[in-house]
Amino acid sequence: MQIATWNINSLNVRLPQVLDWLADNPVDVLALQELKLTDDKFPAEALAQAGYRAIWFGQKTYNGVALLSRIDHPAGTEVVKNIPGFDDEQARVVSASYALPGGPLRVVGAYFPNGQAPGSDKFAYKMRWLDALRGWLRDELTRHPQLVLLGDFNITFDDADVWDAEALHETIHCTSAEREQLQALVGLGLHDALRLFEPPPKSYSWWDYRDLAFRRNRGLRIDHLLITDALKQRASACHIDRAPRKNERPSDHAPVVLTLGAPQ
DNA sequence: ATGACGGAAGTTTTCCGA
Repeated sequence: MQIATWNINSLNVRLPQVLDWLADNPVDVLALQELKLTDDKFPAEALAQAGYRAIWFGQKTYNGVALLSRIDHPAGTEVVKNIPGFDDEQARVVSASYALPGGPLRVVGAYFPNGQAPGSDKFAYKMRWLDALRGWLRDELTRHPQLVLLGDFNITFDDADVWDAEALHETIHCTSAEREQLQALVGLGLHDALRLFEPPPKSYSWWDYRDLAFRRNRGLRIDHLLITDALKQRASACHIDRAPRKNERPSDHAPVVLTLGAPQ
């Protein structure tokens, strides 16, 4: 059983890469971020032919999220779009429950706000959004013992997630305020799946398109899977797949993949 | 200090991302 997340920076552009990647990596559930398309343009047909169902929540130009699941599993249920009680024009969260081998799995796929710069209006929105997400998740966690929150968090856990921590000290994705928010999510009873498996140093999930950043491994780890205790018990591996970043016209993000075994 | 790269909108230039 594998669950993955990937910010694909335009599904219009990246659909062939998503299909190629799924052919090589037939994960059970894949959360996508930055669709950058309206719902009527979502390529449900092409994904179905590749063996995947989808639940999508898009908008024009920006944002947009989806959950893909293999067609041999029952479709997702209890679908929720965005954060209940938090009025938001931006399509950033899609959640669903999947009846999978190993028991019911609640999947919350999210594209966290970028935040632009500390002190900006967008930063304030990011903080409000994070407050709302945490409040809602606290409630979700009481109902769903097997829950994964995954996506593009746009936050580094600490300096180990940053290629040049000195230069990027207290800049966006690296501020104390953002990291405290991320720790507050962990404090709800979640675990950073990648760090359960002692990833190699300089494990990043995003690299700037500029300055040959990928080739130089100048990146950030901002794409995460946070899992509950029950899922931690089942987790057997987690890795960042850098291969798609080597494609022609790649996304700036790499997929992160979690492997789960059967419950004890 | 700035822009660098890439996508979208859409029309020549701007906004946004991270």
